[in-house]
Amino acid sequence: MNKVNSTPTMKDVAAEAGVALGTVSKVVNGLPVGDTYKTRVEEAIKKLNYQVNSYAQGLKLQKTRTVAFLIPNTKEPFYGALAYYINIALLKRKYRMLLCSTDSDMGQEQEYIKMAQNNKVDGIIGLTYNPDLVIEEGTPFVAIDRSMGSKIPCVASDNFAGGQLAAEKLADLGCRKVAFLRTGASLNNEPNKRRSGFENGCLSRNLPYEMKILNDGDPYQEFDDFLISHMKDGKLEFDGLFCVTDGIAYYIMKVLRRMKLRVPEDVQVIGFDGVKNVGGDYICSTIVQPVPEIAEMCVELLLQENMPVKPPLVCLPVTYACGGTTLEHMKE
Amino acid sequence: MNKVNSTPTMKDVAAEAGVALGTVSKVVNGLPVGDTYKTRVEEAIKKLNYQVNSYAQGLKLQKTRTVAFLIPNTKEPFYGALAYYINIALLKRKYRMLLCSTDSDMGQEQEYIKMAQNNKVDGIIGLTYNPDLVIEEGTPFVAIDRSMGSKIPCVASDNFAGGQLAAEKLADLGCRKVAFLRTGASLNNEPNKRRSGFENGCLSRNLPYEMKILNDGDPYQEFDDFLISHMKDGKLEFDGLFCVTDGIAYYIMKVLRRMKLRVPEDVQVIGFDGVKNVGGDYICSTIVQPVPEIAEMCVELLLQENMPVKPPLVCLPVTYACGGTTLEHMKE
DNA sequence: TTGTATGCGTTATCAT
DNA sequence: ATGATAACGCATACAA
Repeated sequence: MNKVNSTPTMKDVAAEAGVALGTVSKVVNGLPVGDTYKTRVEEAIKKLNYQVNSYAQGLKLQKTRTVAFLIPNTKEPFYGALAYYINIALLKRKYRMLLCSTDSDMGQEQEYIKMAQNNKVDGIIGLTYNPDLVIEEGTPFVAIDRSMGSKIPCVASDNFAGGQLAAEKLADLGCRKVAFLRTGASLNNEPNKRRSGFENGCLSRNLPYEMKILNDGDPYQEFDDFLISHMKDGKLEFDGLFCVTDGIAYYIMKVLRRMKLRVPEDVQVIGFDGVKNVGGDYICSTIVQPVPEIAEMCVELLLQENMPVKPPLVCLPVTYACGGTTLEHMKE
Repeated sequence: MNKVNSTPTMKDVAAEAGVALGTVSKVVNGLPVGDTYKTRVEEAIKKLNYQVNSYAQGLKLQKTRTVAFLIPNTKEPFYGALAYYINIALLKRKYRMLLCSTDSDMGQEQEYIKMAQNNKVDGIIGLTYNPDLVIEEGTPFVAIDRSMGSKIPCVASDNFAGGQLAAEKLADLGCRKVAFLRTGASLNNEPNKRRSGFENGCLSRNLPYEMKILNDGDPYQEFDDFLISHMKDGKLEFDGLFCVTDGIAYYIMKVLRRMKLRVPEDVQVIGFDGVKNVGGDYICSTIVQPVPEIAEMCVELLLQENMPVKPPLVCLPVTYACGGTTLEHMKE
């Protein structure tokens, strides 16, 4: 009796082709098999529309060709883009991707990691801002944008270079005094590198600068106060602002508008991320993170088997893009 | 000899607790077990940090607690939001989600569907604009925004009501003559409902209207020509525009700006989708699709086992949101 | 109530 | 080169 209405198994294929089970397995996996047998098996496969059951295969091989991707969400465009490019990079290597939206909730994150721990997935790529996650050795893990201990490779944009680039651009564009605006003082160290790079750039160009760094939980409104306190005779002391993210830049631009200051005529603004609005325009002039390259690098690092020692930190080059909040036409 | 450096199995737990394999299984699955045995097993589980192997379980049960989500990408905010909310809805039910970015490529889409066909996932939720996909009966499938035959439930926004709402809003806001702008005449039938609803609303309010419907592949620029041809004495004939998506609305607003027409003073614009920009603002006044509700409904429909007959089409209510491209302050 | 044994669909190790 | 068979980790029908 044929099992009716069920997906065919190797056994069915073997019966159909009149060969042994093992032979079918060999054909499927490309192992040497006699030509006549091979074609017979292939025909049976086509006829029954057979496809390997990846769960049985995973059980046997202790390999699932699946990786989990931990991300706070996919609503924000930077995260969404990352998810997309990692998905594509995995697909290219015939790996599936389990999407794990964590809402940055540590419980969720730890849960997902536990899942992977027990050979349910072959590895994890994670963007998490939680410093206390426990990742047992033996679980392939690649972190994005945040170092998670020396055992775990981290791939990130070259934040330092990005900060420096922002400073140099502002200098090139004629700024005389600038400021750096950022939130989340304690959140993680990558924005710190943006700051360091920015300072470095300002110093090398003799560009005077100030900083306003908000602590976690501080309301954005403190930026307003900061800017207002730097008004002199109806003019802002700064003619250039570097914001640690495009999101902050967007907020700042709203504040500036309320203050009747024009962007970029009165004050030029550069953000960070390279996020695009609907319509494909940049929100602001910005340091663009190389999202596709980050994705590709993560996957490569995770799946590369015979890499004796994995690099602890990989920094990928950023680029500058004009988004209409800087005065490109004046110079260069 | 204990297997070293390997994840513990039920057998290990049974040995540790000094009970039989089956007993462990029962404890894990909440079946009745003697109290002393139960605690002993639970302790062993904790001690060994045991967790069931979902691949073995899936093989045994022919259930993987995994669903595949087909979506063109997660870069566009509407898609990204959908992916996020579906992920959350599945998580709530202890289901995992396989993200399948298809780039709207039919080959990819069909590949993913084939994967599901062979009991590798328990079901599929798909947003695809491809009319020719073959989905064998027996594969639980829920479509988003596009009807795929009577056997497959489709959940969508109430596009007709949305179109009608847009017309009524424009009428309420004082418009005297309006136009409907849309692309992709042949793409699928949902935008058609937006049109029908819009017409219906205009007629019921005695609001004169015109349409400009682009064929697939036509450049957006035809919209420019359409608008320009409706200029009279430096004024646009229309004082209200309904665009089939927020993306189109965004494009149109750029065109209007070039034509020296002010939004919303000279012409009011309403889009469709409810997409938000970075910063959380709407791009334009818009008909908002209920993304979280769509996600929840898809999951519910897909996983509901004992539903005798699944509804072929579920329309979820849309809402209107002001996004600064309409003159709300004038009326109401 | 608890233990035993079988099979889910594969792969891999053997004989043949 | 090909075929039989054990094992992967689990759930369950059945025996104790």
